[in-house]
Amino acid sequence: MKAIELSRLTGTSVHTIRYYERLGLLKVPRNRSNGYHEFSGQHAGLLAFIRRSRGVGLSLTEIRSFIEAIRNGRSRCPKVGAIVRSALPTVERDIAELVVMRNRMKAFIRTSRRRCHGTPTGTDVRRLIELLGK
Amino acid sequence: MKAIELSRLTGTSVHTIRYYERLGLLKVPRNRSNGYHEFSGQHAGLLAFIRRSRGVGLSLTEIRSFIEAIRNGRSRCPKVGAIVRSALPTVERDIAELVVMRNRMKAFIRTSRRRCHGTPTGTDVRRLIELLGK
DNA sequence: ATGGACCTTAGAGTGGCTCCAAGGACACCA
DNA sequence: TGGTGTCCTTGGAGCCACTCTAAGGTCCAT
Repeated sequence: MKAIELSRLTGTSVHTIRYYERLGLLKVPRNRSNGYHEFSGQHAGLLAFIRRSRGVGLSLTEIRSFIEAIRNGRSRCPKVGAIVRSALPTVERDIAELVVMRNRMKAFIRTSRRRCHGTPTGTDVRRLIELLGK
Repeated sequence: MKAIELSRLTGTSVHTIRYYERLGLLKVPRNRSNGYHEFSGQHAGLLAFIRRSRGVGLSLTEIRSFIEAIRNGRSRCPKVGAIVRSALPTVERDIAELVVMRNRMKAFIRTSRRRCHGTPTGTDVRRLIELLGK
């Protein structure tokens, strides 16, 4: 599989894939004749892992420490557990905050539609700031 | 109110507050004699608005366009509505993804505790990658 | 009047992408 | 065989949103 195929498969840009490779997160064999990368299903899995870990706020450095651990056959239990455990409250908070915000955004959209079609001089921005600014 | 008080009140670092001021998001009067900023409750509200808007993925440029609109007495209804509406699907997707991840992280923590206290040679990282890597 | 916590500025550094230029590879069509 | 177009490579620059540092000034309690 080449870069663009992996990109399409995982929804990650080729740029980002190459960036991860530069950082040593992805180690990819090359085609001898043309130097092209040859990605495998394993790489797709690892990339998905990276993206999901990023999604819950882990840093690339933390993620790399995981990946290096398995590459070295070590599976340093305490560190991994600690990192995941420490990331969890942030995720919980993010979810709660996002749910509140989603509801407010929906409410804003509902009422703004009404106003826009009714009185053209709505005070939308002010309402938005009021709604989101606590 | 001075910077550090606003910082504590809103949970935003003094650095970030100053950064927003540099960008023109916050306009703050100064004490004539010593040049110190004098933040008000209004600023706290605006700062909360900025942080929440950032939290749902709006860019500082978009946020600034809102703030400038109200400063100019304009409340450009279509632009505001469009931005909020376009941000909503992302928020929905983020929530869904985070909920899935939270459950997986919890599952990982539960089983990793068991293993660590039982067999000391657990393959934690590998399990984590398997769990998160789809 | 001294220490420490605060303030100011300009500017540099960081993380995580994101993009660009310049050149090479390959597949297909004529 | 050449042309067109999409892909590949590298190194490096650019961008966003912070985040921090340096060097100096202010305020206030002991």
